[in-house]
Amino acid sequence: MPELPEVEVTRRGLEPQLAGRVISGVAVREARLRWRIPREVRLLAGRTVRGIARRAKYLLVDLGDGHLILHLGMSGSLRVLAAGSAPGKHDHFDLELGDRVLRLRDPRRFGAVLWTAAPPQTHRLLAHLGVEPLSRAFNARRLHELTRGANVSIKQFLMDGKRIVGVGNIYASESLFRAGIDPRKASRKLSVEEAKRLVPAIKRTLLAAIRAGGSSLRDFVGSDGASGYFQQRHWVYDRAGQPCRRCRAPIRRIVQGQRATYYCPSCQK
DNA sequence: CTGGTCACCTGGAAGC
DNA sequence: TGCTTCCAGGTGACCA
Repeated sequence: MPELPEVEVTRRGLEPQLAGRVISGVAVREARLRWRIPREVRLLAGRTVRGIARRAKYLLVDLGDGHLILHLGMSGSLRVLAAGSAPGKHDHFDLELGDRVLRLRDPRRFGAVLWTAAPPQTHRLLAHLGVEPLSRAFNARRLHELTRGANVSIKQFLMDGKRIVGVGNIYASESLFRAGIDPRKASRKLSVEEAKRLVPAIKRTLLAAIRAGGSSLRDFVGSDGASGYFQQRHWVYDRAGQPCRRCRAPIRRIVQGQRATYYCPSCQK
């Protein structure tokens, strides 16, 4: 569920609530997530939360002598609740912080809770990640270089975390609509002009979603426990058969790399 | 190294 | 109403 904007909104919501607080305990109700929650995680009591960073869709909780690595997978969400709040069916993990608790809910269990004592960027899951789309390093020249020789469609290219991180299935379709580029276009054929449209389209799409508090899909719950993020209007995502908001042509749904892609056949060439 | 496919897991919606 | 099938925001593992 969560793409980069949801993870970033979660990070911004969590950090002021957790920074400076001391871990008083850990509860693991279901250790079998994407990977089994390692034993070190159960032994974190006494450490202080220094801050929370984000790399791609990973949240990195700085505990001084190491980092707790959190990933929300397809259906994960994090909330901060009062200590003692009764856990629900899919509430697998708690980080207890005195009078409050950071709780991970993840029905599909594709998420992860890991620990690393080494610099997190050297962790095997993070070491080979691509460029952050909201960074200055991600510009038209860089995108154009990256696409040279890439033998996949531009939609699949955008979703490949070894090239660009954080652009998931919703925002890949949305960004390509904004840039007026056909999602089936071969990456290697992306022109400099198209790269110059696509980079700001991606940045604007992600920033708009962050500003909106994350695109509100069903099971995303804000870190403060408030439900009901503003439902963003998508240009094309999940709008198969409905009229394009720009030209009224019916939005088309295709499958690329086993994932649904939505686009306007008239606006995107 | 690249690209294509599968796997992991649960729940909601649609179809019969 | 109840059963079956399909689909879903991610991404590592494996294969040719």
